[in-house]
Amino acid sequence: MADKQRRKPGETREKLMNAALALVGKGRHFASLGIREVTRQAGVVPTSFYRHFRNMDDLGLQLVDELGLVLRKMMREARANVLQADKLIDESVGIFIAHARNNRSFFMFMAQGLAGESRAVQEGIRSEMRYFASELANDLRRLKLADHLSDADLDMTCDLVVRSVAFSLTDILVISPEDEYQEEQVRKRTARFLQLIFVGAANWKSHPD
Amino acid sequence: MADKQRRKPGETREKLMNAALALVGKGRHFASLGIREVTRQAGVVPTSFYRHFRNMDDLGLQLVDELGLVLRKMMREARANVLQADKLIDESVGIFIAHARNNRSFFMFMAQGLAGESRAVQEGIRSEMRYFASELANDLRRLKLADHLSDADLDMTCDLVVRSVAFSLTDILVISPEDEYQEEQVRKRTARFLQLIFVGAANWKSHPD
DNA sequence: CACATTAGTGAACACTTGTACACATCAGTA
DNA sequence: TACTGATGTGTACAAGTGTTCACTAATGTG
Repeated sequence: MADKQRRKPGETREKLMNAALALVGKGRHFASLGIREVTRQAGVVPTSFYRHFRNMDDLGLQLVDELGLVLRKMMREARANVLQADKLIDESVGIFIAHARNNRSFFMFMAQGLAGESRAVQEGIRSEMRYFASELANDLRRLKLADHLSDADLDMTCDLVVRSVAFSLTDILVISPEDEYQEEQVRKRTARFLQLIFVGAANWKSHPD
Repeated sequence: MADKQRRKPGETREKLMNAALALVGKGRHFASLGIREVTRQAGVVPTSFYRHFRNMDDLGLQLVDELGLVLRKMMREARANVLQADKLIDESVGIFIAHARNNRSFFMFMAQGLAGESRAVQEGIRSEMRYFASELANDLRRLKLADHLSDADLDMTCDLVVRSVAFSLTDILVISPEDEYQEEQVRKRTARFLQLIFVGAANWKSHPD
């Protein structure tokens, strides 16, 4: 019988999650993946799937958790690299796009999941986005960049920022990963969106007409 | 044999498209639908499918075309009802949400398709959004509401507006259709997003800091 | 070391899937 | 009226599906 030693605990589990991501990265939609297909891609017998997941939705949920880690890592990097306020937007967008490029499948999964089949996955991703927006609000508060805004207005602004960046995912993910020119276009456009939003925030309620 | 008379030309075609939409409306993802499933829902024998579509992607493309009609109808209604500039945002968002409610399945299909499996459907929906944004820019130009903006900046603003509204789809479509309170919340939040964007546009390049 | 638990395997099941084929019935046209 | 093409139906089949079962090797704990 083919060697059965599980070298590390949770190795197969990881193989299955990576297999699902790989298929998503190849253009498949997560909702259309089947258990057999994923196990085949992972090089594992179909039965093994059930040792780690109850069904595909369950696997999706666990992918959302890992997605959370990726996002937090991205946030940490942004906090470490964005030192001057005037470069804040360009730097952040740059970091975001770099991560989207390096974790293409993950971000594809995220974009798919927002309107996906599983309500739980949907809610998980929305929750990640809310968390991200609230952390962004905290940062801006800490940097004293939005003192004139009420908490609610700052939250709204950050919500809109996160949504706009998230929507840019659909821009990045349709262009080929090597097409640096198009990537640069998306980068510029996303940055201008954020500038527009921040100009709005800066003048919010002060010159609302 | 069951009666075979096709009462109207293209009746089965319509039945199949409606069946796919109905399944999407029930929470299924378009990418996970199969030919047999759709024909079953339509009350039609599987073979009939091939008389009208080459495969599910083809059906999706034709749905995008119909989606275009829905969007244009919405745009017409907005143009007819939005008479005063100061009510522009609230009225438009209201009309959008009303249409999203009345064509729930269609808009679900749209939200799904943005990160869907078929590149062609994806491009079709993005194209509809671009058209929508450019029409919005024309309207604003005509109403002299954005004279201080360059064409490029106005286009960017409208692009961001359309994206923000489109993203609100994911908010509307997760709440139950009867939950009027939550719907009102989404309505308010979307309107505030747009206000923020327009404040940004109004101050764009005039007081950018 | 003995033993319970975990994580792997292969065979089998009942069912669904996409697609092909031959055939039937309608609508329109020459 | 006879023909033609479009649209509908039923049957068939090979391939793929999710899931269960009994079995086995490795791991960690007493």
